Amino acid sequence: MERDTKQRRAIREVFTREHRPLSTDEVLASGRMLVPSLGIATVYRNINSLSDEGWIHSVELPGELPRYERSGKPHHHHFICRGCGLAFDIAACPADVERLAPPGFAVDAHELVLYGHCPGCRQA
Amino acid sequence: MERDTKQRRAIREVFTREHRPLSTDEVLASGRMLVPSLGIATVYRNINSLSDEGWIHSVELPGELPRYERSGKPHHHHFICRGCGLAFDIAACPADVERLAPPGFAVDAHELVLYGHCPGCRQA
DNA sequence: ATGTTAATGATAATCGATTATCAAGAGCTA
DNA sequence: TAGCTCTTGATAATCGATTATCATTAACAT
Repeated sequence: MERDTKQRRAIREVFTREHRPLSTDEVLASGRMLVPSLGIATVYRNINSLSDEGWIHSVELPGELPRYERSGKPHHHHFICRGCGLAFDIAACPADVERLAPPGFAVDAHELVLYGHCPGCRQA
Repeated sequence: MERDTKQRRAIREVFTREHRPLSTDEVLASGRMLVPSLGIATVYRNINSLSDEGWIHSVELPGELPRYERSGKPHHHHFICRGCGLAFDIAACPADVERLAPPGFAVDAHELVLYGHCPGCRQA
């Protein structure tokens, strides 16, 4: 991946616009708004190379396929809407999470996932 | 699934003994301690029927294959050991998790996953 | 104890996600 | 702008997990 193609620019643009983890399908759909001919293989190829470069990284949520988001964001968590299935960023973080583990367990990281309905799906 | 076979009894025994979410491979390995001839197809079949009956249910953890645990436990979370890969139950739960979502988001459930090293893997 | 038939175990088939292939198209350098 | 070659897009191949198949085994009702 050395050349600056319009497909690659479109995919970067999609990740820059949306501040939440995106599935490969979401990247394909949004990318096609910018480059209609975009193919799924190109999405996978560029997601892989952008991950290798560290420009994006994968976000794993329970029971879901990997999503991807821009690297470098401050620590945050995610909300999954049961209506539309989208994942949203949550800036807040519960305090003292490490203390929840029983004695003898060494905690070095944590993930919190909230489930419910996003503003758009609540009224619908 | 109507008959009380020794394979099915062994699988139930495994879930009764281990108070943590078990992968299909863990059920197979532990089940073979009780019934050496146990096959992976039987593990899948019985996990499916025990799930249908509600006796166990699946536990999804980020980026992992489904695990299964006894139904009816009180609300709890999980710890994944980076050393041995096992999942452990965590009884505690952070307070006021619902308030972490921004205004407009309705939270109806949450999952917390802690990562680190279990007592056995810390000293090893 | 015997017969019926559901359950098992080995493994082939399937399924969905991701990767590889390759001809055609398009950056980039001179 | 000519040409080299990397990238793309369509799709075939792959891969790991799970399910289906089917001959054999073993519950369990009589």
